[in-house]
Amino acid sequence: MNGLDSLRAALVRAAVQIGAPADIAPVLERPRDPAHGDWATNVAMTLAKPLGKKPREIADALIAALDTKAAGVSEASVAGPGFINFRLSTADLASGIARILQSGEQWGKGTGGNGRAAMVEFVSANPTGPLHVGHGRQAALGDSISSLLASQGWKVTREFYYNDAGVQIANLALSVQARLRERAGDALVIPEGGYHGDYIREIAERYAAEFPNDPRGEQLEQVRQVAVRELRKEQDLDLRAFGVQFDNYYLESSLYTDGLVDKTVSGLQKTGHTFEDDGALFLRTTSFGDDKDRVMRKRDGTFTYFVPDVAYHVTKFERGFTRAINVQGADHHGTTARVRAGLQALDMGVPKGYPEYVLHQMVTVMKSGEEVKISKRAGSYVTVRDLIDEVGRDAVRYFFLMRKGDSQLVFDVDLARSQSEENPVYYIQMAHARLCGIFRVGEVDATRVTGEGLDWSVLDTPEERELVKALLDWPAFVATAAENLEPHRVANWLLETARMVHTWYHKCHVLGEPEPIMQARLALAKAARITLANGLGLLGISAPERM
RNA sequence: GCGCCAGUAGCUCAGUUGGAUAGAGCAACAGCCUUCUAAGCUGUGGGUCGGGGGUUCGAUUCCCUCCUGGCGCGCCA
Repeated sequence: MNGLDSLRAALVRAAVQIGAPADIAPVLERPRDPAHGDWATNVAMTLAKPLGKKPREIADALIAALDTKAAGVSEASVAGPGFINFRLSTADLASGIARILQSGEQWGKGTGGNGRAAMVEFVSANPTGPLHVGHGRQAALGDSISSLLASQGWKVTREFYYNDAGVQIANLALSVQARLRERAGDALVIPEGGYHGDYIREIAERYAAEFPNDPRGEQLEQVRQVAVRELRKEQDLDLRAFGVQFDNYYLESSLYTDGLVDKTVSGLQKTGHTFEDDGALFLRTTSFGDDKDRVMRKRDGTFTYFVPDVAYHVTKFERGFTRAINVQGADHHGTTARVRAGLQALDMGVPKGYPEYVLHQMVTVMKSGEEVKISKRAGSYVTVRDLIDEVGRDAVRYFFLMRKGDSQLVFDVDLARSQSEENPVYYIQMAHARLCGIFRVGEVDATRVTGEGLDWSVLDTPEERELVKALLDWPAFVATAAENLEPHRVANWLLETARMVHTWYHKCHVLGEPEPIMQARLALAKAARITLANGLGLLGISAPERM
């Protein structure tokens, strides 16, 4: 039982004494304003109606009935409309640091996932070009969401779905063929819906070098294979540069070769939710919340992308993933209802909200005050690798994660590359490096700072109390971020906590202070360093020891 | 027309799931380096939380409605 639980229990006992029902669960929260104490509860206000008394009267009665010693608080007072504010002694508050030091890299981990399997699918770019900034946002989000879930005890698989079948791949092959023909002396004719970028020309060069006997790319299937292979290689390099590792790549083409597409269609026909109209096969997705019925098999006999999509998600369910989370651009949001509808129509026990979607809005890249246009087809291009080369992996990660996915993101290249106070990622890393510097300069072996036998009451400056509270809140904070699949919460938390660290660093000197103070502050410094490092780790950002 | 998302300080955005006087960074102004990193710290000013209703002890947060912007609404993926 930690301190908060005993406070809550004591509060319930007091409430029952004054006539409240025993099943209340008082909400305790950190007041925004430190002058309001270390914890606060609104329980008196929620009891006003059932008890028929004024909130402040109830609060007074509660405090009178409260066993403050058992609750672990040094002071309780009524404030505002009926809040009860609690204050802890500095020693009680700061002794929590020992838990951080004991936990180390485990600090912030939770057990809510309970070892169940979750899949996070992200990036899933068509192999028709390099990864652009939108994929970058997905890569950062997906990787961090995976880490968040893993931190809460989920067994996470990161998967990349490879759309290596379909019309766009055919266009890719034709585009490379067009460049090959240009190269062989023909006029350049890029097909309708084809790709214009320079990378197409590079692939043509490689093909020509590899197959000198086919200079015009007549062997279209062979051209396709080379193009997909080369682009996969490029995308792998992009991902490696970004530090993202997938556990599995799932090929769309395998859904056809393994017969899963046909199986899905016959399964849907069997459950009776399909119908034919005008030579095409439809799924009655409107029965499952979609706003119109969807074509499964076109009049020309081929399937729409929606069918392999459903087949793919069937495999996720059958592979035993309790949760499937898809990270995608908001332009795909139209597909969410129909994939879910397809799974429901199969009537195989898939939960209604399966899969879950994390959709993110567009990214605009600003440079020198101007928007850099992204257009794959037109060939002007901002790739993930461009960004990483220009501003570094850590900054790219942070910038993609610092905004809520629902917000459009402006990526300011000049800000991201500036190594100054304006740049949040350097600010946070600097806080970490400074804490390391204390141990380095003081020649203190950090492994020997265990938090045992210290006088915690010396950490009683306002800066120290606030920092300690923030650090102790970290596990609850990670749990919330994981629950909401929102890494930006971690990014913002780190920025705020880094600010507290910098303030504390200036206000509270460590080395050369009297022994009890120095030892307690070393423990605090180490606890802050651990927490910052763990937080940066969840975002995939390095925690440098010096800068 | 319908659906999803957004609208908070001059700019870019948070807001701990309905709490107390709505926050941060940048930009502006004024200060701080013989002591652990000035890539830093301290202070000042800045608001009709898009508008209007409603729900209640209490709303930036929940509901309704309107306005503005983005995305989607294909037998493309």
